[in-house]
Parts: sequence; C-alpha cells; structure tokens
Amino acid sequence: MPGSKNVAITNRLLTSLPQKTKKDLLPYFTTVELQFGDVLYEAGGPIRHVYFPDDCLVSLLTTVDANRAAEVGLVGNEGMIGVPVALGIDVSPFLAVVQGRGNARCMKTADFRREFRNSAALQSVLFRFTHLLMTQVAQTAACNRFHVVTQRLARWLLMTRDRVHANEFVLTQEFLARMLGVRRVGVTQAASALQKLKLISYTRGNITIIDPSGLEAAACGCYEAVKELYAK
Amino acid sequence: MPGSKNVAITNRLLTSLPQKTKKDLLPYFTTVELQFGDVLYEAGGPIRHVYFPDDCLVSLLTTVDANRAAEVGLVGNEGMIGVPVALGIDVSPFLAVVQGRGNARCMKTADFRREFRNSAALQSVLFRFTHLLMTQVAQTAACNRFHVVTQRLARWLLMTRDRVHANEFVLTQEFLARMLGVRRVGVTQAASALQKLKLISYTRGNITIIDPSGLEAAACGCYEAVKELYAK
DNA sequence: AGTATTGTGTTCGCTATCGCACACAATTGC
DNA sequence: GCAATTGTGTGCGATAGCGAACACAATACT
Repeated sequence: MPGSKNVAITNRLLTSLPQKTKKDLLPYFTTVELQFGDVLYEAGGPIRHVYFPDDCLVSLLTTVDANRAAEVGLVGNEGMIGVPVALGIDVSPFLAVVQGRGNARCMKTADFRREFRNSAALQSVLFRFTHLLMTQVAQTAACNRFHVVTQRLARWLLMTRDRVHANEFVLTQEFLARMLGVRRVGVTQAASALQKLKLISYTRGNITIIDPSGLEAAACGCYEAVKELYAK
Repeated sequence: MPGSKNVAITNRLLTSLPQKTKKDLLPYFTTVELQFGDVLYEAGGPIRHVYFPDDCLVSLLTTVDANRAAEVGLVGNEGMIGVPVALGIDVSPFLAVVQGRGNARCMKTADFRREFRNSAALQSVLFRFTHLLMTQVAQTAACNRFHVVTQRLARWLLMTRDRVHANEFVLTQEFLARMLGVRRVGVTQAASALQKLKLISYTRGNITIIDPSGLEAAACGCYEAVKELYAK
C-alpha cells in the first residue's frame, strides 16, 4: 500500500458526499492498486475492508458449487465493495474479484462502520447504492433466465464500458465465460457473431467496442433498464 | 381493512423486536387479508405501504418485457415487503404479487419511515433482512443460470414449504410456470418427474410434498445454501 | 343437465447450449 | 531460437427447453 494519498478521488459515491463528511473519512483511507484477479472477498468469507473504486472494476459472483459461479453484480467507481457492512453484516455472500485493475480507496471495516454510524450523508448515499445493487442483481437473475448468450455478452460489455469509461478493455474469452457462466466456446461464438455485425472487434485478450449504440440494440433490455436507474 | 387488531402477530421480524419498539409500531398497523393474485407493487411503481406477512406469501418478480417475468424473491412471515423503504427508496423495482393468501400487517410508507428512523432495533432487524433478500436474489440469479427446471421446481416447493409451514399448497402449474419463468409444459414435465419419484403428489391446482428430504436431494444446492443463511 | 372455463397431459419440430476433443496461433520463458 | 503456455476457432453428438397445437379431465356457471 503505497502512501500515495494525494491522487484525486474519482469514486462517485465519495465525490457526492458533503465536504465535511469526506474530510472525516479521509484519514482512514489508504489507496490501493488492485490487480486483475485479486480476490477481495471469498464467498462466505469475512469482509475485512471496504473498497471505493476510483478506476478499477470489481465483479461480484455467486457460486453454486466448487467450479461454477456466475457474476451477479459489477461495481466500478459508481459504487462500493462491501455493501453488507452498511447493513451491519461483515460476511460477504459473494466472491468479489477484481476484473479491471486500478486504484481504490480502502478502509478497515471497523473504521468504516464507526464513521458510517455517525454520518447520515454517508448512510443515505450507501443505502441508495445498496438498492441499486439489489436491482442490478435481480435484473441479472431475470436476464440469466430469458436471454441468449449473445445478448448477455453485449449487455456485459456495455456495463463494463460504462464503468471503466473506455471502449477498449483487456480480457480473455475464458474470463468472460466465467463471468457469464457459460462455456468458453459459447463466448467465442457470441463474440464472433457480434464482430461479424461490426459491433465489436477483438484480438487475443482484448476487446474493442466499435459501435456502442449498435451493441445496445444487440443487447437485451436489461442493460437499459438498469442503466436508467443508475442515471438517477 | 377490518379492524381485527387483536390477532396475534406471528411475523418473525416483528416478534423479534423489543417490546417497546413493538408497542411504538402497533398503532400504525392495520391488519389486511391479502388474496391470491393481489398486486402489492407494480414493477417501477410507488411503495405506498409496507407489509409484514403473518401467514401469507408474497413473490417478488423482475420483468424483462411485457409478458415475461421471473421470480427473484419469496417472502413469508420471516420478512417484509417493501425493503427499499428501509433504504430510503419508495419505488419498487419488483412486481410484488401475493402467492399465498393470508394476513399481513400493513403500514403507510410515511409512518414506517418515521418510526424506522427512530428505532435502532427496527433498523438492525430490517437491514439484516435486506441482506438476506439480496443473498436470495443473487442465489436465484446463479440458479437460473445453471440448474434445470426439475431442480428449480424442487427448490421452489421447498422454499414455499418453509414459508407457509405446510406440506400442501394450492397452486396451478400455470402459476408455477410464471414464477419459474418457463413454459407451463415444462412444469408439467418436471412435476410429473418428481411425482414419479414419490417426492410430491399433485392434483388439479394442488401440490403436496410427500418426501421433504427426498425433495431436497432432488433440488439444487441453492435451496440449502439460502436456507442456512436464513437460519441465523 | 349442459355448457364454458380452467387445469393438465402429450406430441412435434426447432434452437441454444452443453461437454468434449482437437487444431492452430500468439505469446512467454528459458 | 525453441518449448511451453495461453488464447481462440471448429466440429461432433447429446439434451433441455422452446413455441405451437391439440386432447382430455375436472370444475364452475346458470
């Protein structure tokens, strides 16, 4: 944990806080650079720290057995990792894995809990985010039920785009398969279909969104449904 | 809303509250008898009241389009309908439909919000339930992804059993199909398979669980995973 | 009693996805 | 520079679930 404290905070939950609240919190934060694949919480494991992403991206996965898991939530700088703490719980139901490397503000759970109790502003912001996350998870449940891989892949790419604020990101089909809970081959086929439509292009370990609005059309309505809620 | 105020409260969130908190709340409650099919909230609609089921059962559905929806949560007397209110939101992301008739305690959202602010005990209990609901929804997302209809049906029957505290309930395959987000025929086949295994039996509009533990074995692990969490 | 409605069972062809296996290309490490 | 590893493409048969259509049984209506 390098002591680089003077980098600007871009996490939107934090920036939306009143100055005073932010000042109170700052002393407890450390800045960490999260790496691709870092596991922040195991499923059913303790929540020792909470994280506010600045420019990294974290996936929340629910596991059904040893080698099967599906992403149920995706959190970037619009949110926080460790929502259960806001609800008084310090065990994570999810496996939280870093999907896009970058910085995050990190705080010990105990410190956060104490500050949280004392700040109505912080509570308000976090409860709102908790609600959004719940909605996102629920939409994913329905989406998993009804939509085909190509649509879900398109949705996933768009969600990621919104959170990393870039049209290009580094990830393998193998990884995508894990997130979507499908075979790697399924991703190859879906991605290849999207590429044929000139919506995306990809090379080894790298995907670029060429036509965002076209991709939206190829995605299921779940993307827009959730996006609209986040917009508020 | 008949003024039958002197029926014993059996909702477990309410019974777990300290006497004083309960006393404070009571004046604001009315007892309502919810009927099968009653819509408590539309998806995206206002939350005008919150409900604490005594012996009714409510399904939370996420819709993906006009005629497709899937159940993402099931709430009986262990919970509350209107969780977003605890998070400061008064719009429901879910369609909330009464699935099993019975009584519930009902309170105006505004009254509840006020009492909620003033009671740490109430907050604690409800935040814990919010967390459980989040977990349940997430498990459903993964379950929808990986498990076959027969397993999901078994899971659903067991979850319902736990919430109505009975082995027999009134519901049609058509209804089950809506909840699980599959064709009615899919339910017929799954139910018929379970019946052949002597785990359940059913007649027109009526299902009986014959062998609960056998049914657990036929269900996916999602059932137990969530049940264990609720047990605490 | 007779009719309409509702609930359940069955069949048909079709598609998405699965699991598996193998080929090949690009990158990494020595 | 060569071998090992990693990422992607393709083909195979199998299967779960889909949409649609139809048959029949039980209940409700009048």
